[in-house]
Amino acid sequence: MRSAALRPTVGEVARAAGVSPSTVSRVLNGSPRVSPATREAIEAAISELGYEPNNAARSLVGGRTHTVGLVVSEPHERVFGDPFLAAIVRGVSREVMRARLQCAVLMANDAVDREKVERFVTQGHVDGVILVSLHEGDRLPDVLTAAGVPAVLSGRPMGLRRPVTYVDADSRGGAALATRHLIGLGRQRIATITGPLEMPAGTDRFDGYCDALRDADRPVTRSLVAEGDFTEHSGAVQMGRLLERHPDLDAVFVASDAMAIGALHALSRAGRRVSDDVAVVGFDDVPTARFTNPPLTTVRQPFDDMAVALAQRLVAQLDAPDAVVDHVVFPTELVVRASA
Amino acid sequence: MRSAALRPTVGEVARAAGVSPSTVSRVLNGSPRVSPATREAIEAAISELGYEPNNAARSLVGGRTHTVGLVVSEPHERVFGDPFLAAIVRGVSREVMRARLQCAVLMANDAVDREKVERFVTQGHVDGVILVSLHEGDRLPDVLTAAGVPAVLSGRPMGLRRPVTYVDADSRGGAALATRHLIGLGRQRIATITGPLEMPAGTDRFDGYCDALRDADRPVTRSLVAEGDFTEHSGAVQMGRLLERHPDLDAVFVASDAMAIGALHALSRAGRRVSDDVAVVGFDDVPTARFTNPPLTTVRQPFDDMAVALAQRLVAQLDAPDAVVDHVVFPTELVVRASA
DNA sequence: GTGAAAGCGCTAACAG
DNA sequence: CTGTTAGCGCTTTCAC
Repeated sequence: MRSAALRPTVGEVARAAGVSPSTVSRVLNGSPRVSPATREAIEAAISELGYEPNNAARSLVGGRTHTVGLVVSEPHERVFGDPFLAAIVRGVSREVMRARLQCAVLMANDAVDREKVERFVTQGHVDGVILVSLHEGDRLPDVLTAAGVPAVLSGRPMGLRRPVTYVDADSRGGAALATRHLIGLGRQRIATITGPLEMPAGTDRFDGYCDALRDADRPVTRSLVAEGDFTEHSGAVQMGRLLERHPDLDAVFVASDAMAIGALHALSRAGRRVSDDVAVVGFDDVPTARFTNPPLTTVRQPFDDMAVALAQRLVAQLDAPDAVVDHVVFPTELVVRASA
Repeated sequence: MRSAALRPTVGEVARAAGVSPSTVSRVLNGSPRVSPATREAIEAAISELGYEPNNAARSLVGGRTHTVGLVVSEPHERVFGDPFLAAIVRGVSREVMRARLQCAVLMANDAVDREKVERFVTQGHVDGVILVSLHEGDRLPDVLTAAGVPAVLSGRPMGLRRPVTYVDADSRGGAALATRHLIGLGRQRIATITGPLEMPAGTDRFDGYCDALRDADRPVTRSLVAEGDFTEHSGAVQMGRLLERHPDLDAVFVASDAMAIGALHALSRAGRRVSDDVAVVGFDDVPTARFTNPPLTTVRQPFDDMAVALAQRLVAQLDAPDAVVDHVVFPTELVVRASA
């Protein structure tokens, strides 16, 4: 059993290569001031001994922890976000590891955790932070920027006092795509179930819906718009309301998959045939829509790409602390399925 | 901007409290050899200055990294495992944080990553490791135990050379529950679509199915058993085969949700009415079954509890390195829905 | 019960 | 180009 205690150190590598520790360190850090010969000798010694630098020591002297925090501010009710979370965790941790950093996941479900996380990240335990599924009013972004901790957000934030770099999907464009698709199917009375209108994801998707209608010289009818809260339940409820107000509606763009599922149920409960009778398009916050029956046409977001972008932006900021704040918006696409 | 550089150190806390650094350290580490008065003074100083110990320094001297690795050996094809992953990541990272440790997520999708991860965890970057969604033939568990790195697995492993602590759900019991439920519904020809029979999750669930039939003095009919590979596609294919061989079957226990979805599609394609005609029970590796239409009765695994158990076992092993290897098996339950 | 001193493994000046 | 020196923040003997 080769325990951590007997790991080789720079000193040993140095001795094996017949040089001093500093030179080894230089090689380790890619300094150009090392002769090819020595470098080779050192590299040989390194792989010979199976040397791996000690992160703790390195951090202690360098002041950098070599770890980035992935803060998931998932309010518990949004259980639905899980697969999204999984995609992000996977992509981010991969990319972070590629940058030879480690990725610490920090869950902040309730106020207590949030407090802990806030401490943790502002007290120098991480070099930077990636924030996902942040909800409005979360003060973490501001706290971080105030403390000078590099941060990157997933999703355009609302009401921040200071600008922050973020990565988002083109919700608005996607919603327009979806609505245009319904128009293209020849639908006349296209309703929508929006998300909460005080959330960017809510307003953006509603705006996209309006864009498409406007482009087609159609009016946005207030009574064809129902505001949900992204949950399956609200989808069912709002679909029911819409059907009451407009028994004649023939299509609906639903701003989240969860709500779309609810809407499907409400429709079948009302004896309406999905697709033929009422065309439905969802918006995949989560890749679960593929499990619905009938299959659901949805707006797809490139989660994996977004995860990679998140990690890369952060790494870039770590290397250049005074880099400009910027925003990346990924295109969305419509995945058409039999049903709509 | 209060940067990491100006964080208070033990020295400063000591000065503020009028003692020596060593005493501060003793308080920090809960040593009993400190007078109540000094302790109080020091604690006051600590919260006064907002002191937080520097992890790197602490690790350097203590030889412990205070971080546990959460290795996700997710082979890419099993995308549907995502929500499971999310539940585990959430639960584990929470619990780990509670133990005042940090949790580094390590994705090992391909061979290259796996190599990196193996290095990382065996070279002392973590104090212990939690392994999830390990596939058979993965050598990591053996490598870890050989290197003396504490490890805990999720799911009973197969073919390990050394015993390892693991946390699992009672697949077999759950499968029996499901099958018994179908028997209770008065079904006569109960088929099953199993998982790969060289995987524990595959055999366990098949065994549970057999248990229930045997208990009811029913034979296990070979032609009513089809082996799938846990994917939605295989579920559809195997359901089709079963229907061909046994047009008269009136129930099916499907060993995974993904396959159950496939089976539902195959059934409706064949014009069979789910529930009335053919009762279906799934097994939730993932909590997506709630999205099916009609809703699916499923065997539910307590993912959150399992995550907590995983973390706790590992932490226990860290504190007592020579703790006994043991296994925890969580009960599963049947969530009955309208359809079956 | 408390302080002084040494050192964990590494890097960053500074010499040479 | 390379070696020497000092020290990051903390814990831990060892004295007192």
